[in-house]
Amino acid sequence: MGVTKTQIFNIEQNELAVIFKVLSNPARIAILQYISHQDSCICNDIVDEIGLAQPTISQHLKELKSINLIKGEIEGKKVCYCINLPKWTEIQALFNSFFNTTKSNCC
Amino acid sequence: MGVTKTQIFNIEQNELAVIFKVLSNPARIAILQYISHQDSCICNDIVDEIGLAQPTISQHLKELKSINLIKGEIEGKKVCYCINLPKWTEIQALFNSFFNTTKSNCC
DNA sequence: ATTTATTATCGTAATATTGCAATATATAAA
DNA sequence: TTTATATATTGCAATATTACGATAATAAAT
Repeated sequence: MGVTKTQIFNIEQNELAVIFKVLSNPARIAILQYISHQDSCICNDIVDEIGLAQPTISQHLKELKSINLIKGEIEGKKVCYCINLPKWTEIQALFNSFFNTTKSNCC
Repeated sequence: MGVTKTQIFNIEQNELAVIFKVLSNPARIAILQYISHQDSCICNDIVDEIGLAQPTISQHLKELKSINLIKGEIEGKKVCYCINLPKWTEIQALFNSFFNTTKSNCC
């Protein structure tokens, strides 16, 4: 197979899994860290910084965008990628809610 | 390819990615939630509850164990799986640290 | 209009993941 | 010791992911 049986899980479980999946690659972690620590956040800089080919970075950026973790503003021929702070905060809260409600009983 | 270039990223980035990857499947989310909300946490119950085949559940449990998120105590012919609370708390702190240090500048 | 620079998309190869049937292992009960 | 129960492992098919070369698309500069 290779396909996840999403239909047997609830919305919260699937949503959490999707977000975790987007974050489950060190390149995407590195991109997020790089974007957040730069004044100007431009794709080509990311390529130089991370050390993966430009199409690969572009694809990772697309995945980060797919859950609105980042947003890209077009500035001439460049695109300024930034972390989408409201979504970022929302996801952090979602994670904390998951961690806080999923540790209750324990041997 | 299909293989992640872990060698070009630092330990923190790879570690975060590995943890996120373990959590990036709705079945594993569901297992963690089920384990935490039961008094007795036994693998066979999980199979009945989740709706995936026993080998599939066993494999997911193995992945959760691979990062010490859960621990399994053998009780007769059953195994009592429980959330490993210290690790659970550690990961929550790691995530919060990541989220708090990665949102600084933003358009 | 042509060139240059930046980013996106397509196609593809290599590898990883998901899920399950079949089977193995281990322990308790009969 | 045989049988029943619970869990783990193996092997495999289907699909997903990662990475990149080639190429397209877009916009500024010449």
